[in-house]
Amino acid sequence: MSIVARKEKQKQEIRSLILEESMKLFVEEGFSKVSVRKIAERIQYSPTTLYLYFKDKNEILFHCCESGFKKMLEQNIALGLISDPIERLHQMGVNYLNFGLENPEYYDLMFIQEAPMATLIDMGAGWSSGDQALEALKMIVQDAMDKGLLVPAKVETVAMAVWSMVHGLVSLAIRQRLDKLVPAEDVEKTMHESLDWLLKTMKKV
Amino acid sequence: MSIVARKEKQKQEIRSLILEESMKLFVEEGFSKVSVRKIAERIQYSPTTLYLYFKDKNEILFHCCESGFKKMLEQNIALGLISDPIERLHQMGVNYLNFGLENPEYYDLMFIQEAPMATLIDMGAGWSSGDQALEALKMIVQDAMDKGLLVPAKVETVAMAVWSMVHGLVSLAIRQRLDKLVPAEDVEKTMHESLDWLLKTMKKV
DNA sequence: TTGAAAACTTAACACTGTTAAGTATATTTA
DNA sequence: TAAATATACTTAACAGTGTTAAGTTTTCAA
Repeated sequence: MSIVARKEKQKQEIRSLILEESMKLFVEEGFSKVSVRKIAERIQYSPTTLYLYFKDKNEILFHCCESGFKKMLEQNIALGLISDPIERLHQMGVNYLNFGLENPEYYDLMFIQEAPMATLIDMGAGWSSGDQALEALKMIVQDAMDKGLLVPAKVETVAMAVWSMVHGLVSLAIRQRLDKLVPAEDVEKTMHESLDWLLKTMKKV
Repeated sequence: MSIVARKEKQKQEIRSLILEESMKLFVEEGFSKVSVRKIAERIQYSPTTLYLYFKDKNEILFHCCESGFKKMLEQNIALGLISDPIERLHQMGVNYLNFGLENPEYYDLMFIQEAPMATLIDMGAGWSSGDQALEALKMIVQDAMDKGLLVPAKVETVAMAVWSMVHGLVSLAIRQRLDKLVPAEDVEKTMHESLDWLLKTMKKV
C-alpha cells in the first residue's frame, strides 16, 4: 500500500511542478505569451506529458487561478483583527487593490480571463476560494448594517457594488484605461482616493 | 483628379468592408474564435490582402473598437435633455450597463481586451471617442458638485469611482463572475440595483 | 523471467498570424 | 498604339499554436 501511495505522491509532485512553472512563466512573460511547449521545456518533459496531468491548457490556467486565491487569502488574514466593520471593509478593499496591482497576471487569470471560468463551469466544479472571499465580503457588509453603520439595503446589492468598484479600478488600471482619466503616475493614488471616497460616502452619517 | 479620387474611394470601401465583416464575425462567433483567414474568406479576398489595408490583426480590432464607441455615443444622445445632473449621471450609467450587456463583444474590445489599447499606444494615437465619453462623465460630475448635489471632492476621484463601478459590473457579468454572488437570473436586476444604490448613496442629503 | 500496466515521447493534424516573392491588372509614358 | 511602370492581389511558405493517436520505454507484479 505504501508503494502505491508513493507513486501517487510522485504524480502529485509533477502536477505541482507543472503548475508552479506555468505560473512563473505567466508572471515572467505575460499570460498570452506562454505556450504548452514553453511550459514543457521548463520542466524538461515532452509537451504531451502535460496532457497526462491536465485535460487541456485551460485546466492549467484554472488551477493557477486557485493558487492566486490562496495568495489573496493570505493577505486578508490580518483583517480579522479589525473590529470596526467599515474599517475592515476599507482594508479589504485596499488589500484587493494592492493584490491586483502587484500581481496583475494572477489577477488576470482570476477575474479577467474567460478561460479559467469556462473550465470551472464545464467541470461542474465550484469556485471554492472565490466563493469564500465573496462570503467574507457579504458578512462584513451584513455586520456593518447590523451595527447601524450603513443605510439599510440588500446585502447582495451593496456587496456587488463594492466588489464591482474595486474590480473595475484594478481591471481598468491593468488594461491601461485609467491613464485616460488621470496621468499615469497618478493612477495608483487616485484609485485609492476613489476607494476612500466610496467608503466615506456610504458610511451612515 | 476624379479618377484618383475614385480609386481612393474604392480603397476606403474595402477597408470598411473588412471592418464590417470582422465585427460581424466577432459578434457571431466570439472575439477569440475569429482568425484573419476567416475574415478573408467572408469578404472573398486572400488572407494577405488584409495586410495591405491594416498593419496587423490588432489594428483591425482597434478600429472595430472605435465603431463600438460610435454605437455607445448614439445611445447617449438623448442624455442632454435631462437637466438634473444626478439624474443624467444615473441614466448614463444605465445606458452603460445596457450597452455592455447587449454588446458584450464590442464591450470586450473597448474595455477588456489588451490588444486594441496596445495598438493605440504604439500608434501614438489618441483614444478619441473614449476620451470624449470620459470628458462627458467628468463634466456631469463637476456640474453636480457646482449645484451642490454632491459632497465636494476631486472630480477625477469621483469620476473614476463611478466609471470603475459600472465597468466592474459589466465586466464581471460578461465574464460570468457575478453568478457567484447572486443567481444567474438575478444578475441583471441586481446590477441595476447596485447602480441605483451608488447614486442614492452619493447624493448629498 | 515474463507479461501487463504505467509513464512518457514521437510524429502528425489542423490551426494561427505574418512575410517574401510572384502574378495579373491597370495606368502612365514614349 | 506598344512598352514600362505602378497598383492590387495571390501563392507559398515560415514559425508558431493546442491537441491527439500511436509508439516506446520504464516500472512493477506474478
